[in-house]
Amino acid sequence: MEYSEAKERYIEAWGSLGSSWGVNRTMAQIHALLMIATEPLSTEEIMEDLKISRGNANMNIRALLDWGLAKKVLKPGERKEYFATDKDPMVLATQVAKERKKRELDPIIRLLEEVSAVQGEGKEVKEFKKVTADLKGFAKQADSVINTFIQSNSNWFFKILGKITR
Amino acid sequence: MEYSEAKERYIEAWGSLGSSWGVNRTMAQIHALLMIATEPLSTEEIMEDLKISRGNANMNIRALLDWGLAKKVLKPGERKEYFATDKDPMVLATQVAKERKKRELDPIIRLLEEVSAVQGEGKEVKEFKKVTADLKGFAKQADSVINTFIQSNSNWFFKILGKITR
DNA sequence: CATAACTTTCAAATATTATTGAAAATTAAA
DNA sequence: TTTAATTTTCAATAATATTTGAAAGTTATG
Repeated sequence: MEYSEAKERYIEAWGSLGSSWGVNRTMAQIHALLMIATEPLSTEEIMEDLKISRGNANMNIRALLDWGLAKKVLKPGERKEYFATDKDPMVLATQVAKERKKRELDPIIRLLEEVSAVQGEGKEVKEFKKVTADLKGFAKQADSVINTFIQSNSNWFFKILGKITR
Repeated sequence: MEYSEAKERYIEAWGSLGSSWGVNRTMAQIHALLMIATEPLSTEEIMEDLKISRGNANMNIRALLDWGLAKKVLKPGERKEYFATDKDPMVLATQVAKERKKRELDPIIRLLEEVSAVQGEGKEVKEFKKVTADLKGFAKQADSVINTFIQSNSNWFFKILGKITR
């Protein structure tokens, strides 16, 4: 396969994968581009490569910075901003886990805390309490696992992989 | 909190959570409803409770069946179809993991297999090969973990939780 | 300060995705 | 077979999300 074709397919796939991971298509594509870049890229270069507008590029670069998935790189003597990403997949996974936990798991646990304390004695209410309490318990276990994952170094994953498959 | 308020908030939250987990809002809301139902529900009951059209209800019930997140229940002597879901959060998690693996992880691994075999010797090509190979390796490890998770019984989660937090 | 380089904003335009509802299809019972 | 209950389909519509691009904002430099 030609490099240009491979690159195109990889960026497109990463983009659609991104959508199902809570980051929008363009954001994921910019990330994909930074992953394979041999040096930091400027907004202009990103615009050109992905054929997107300045506004779009700017917005999504900000979002990547916000998610901790890209960082600003300043070249000495240059005014323009360049961007780069950490290329270790584990760092990526950790960062995504951290952000999604904050944006999704934490709020749902808080909500389940609230609604599982509902008043009443009827059959429906009892079932509701049981189900939401079970979900809350599960969500908290998931939270523990994710916290452990986030806090530990990049060998963690492979260490437990060893343990559980032994 | 009143039951009606708690129920509303829970269904709304589950719906928006769903979006970020690859299932659409209505699909997640129907699932939420089935989770707290004390008996199987008909399409009519779902339409009424969530105030959605027949077409919408039907489509999303099919999608839930397709994801393995709901099952048909036939009441003897009745023609109408009823639907129910497994209420164990672990069963839910397993099912979602299984489907998302099939829909997302498996395809991306296949793509990475292909594109990491790109031809060429330049700096860009070398970097591309390295990055995509790393991603592929990571994706395969993730695949192992998920497979173990899917195959094992519901105690698995707590067992490894014990191991890794020890 | 004035200018130019660069970044950010945001209202309007587009594109994408979800929803409706009525008609068509299916199926069970009469 | 006919009828009626039920489910499915799908084109039209509505809702949501993304993208554009030009104007406004910012900041370094002469």
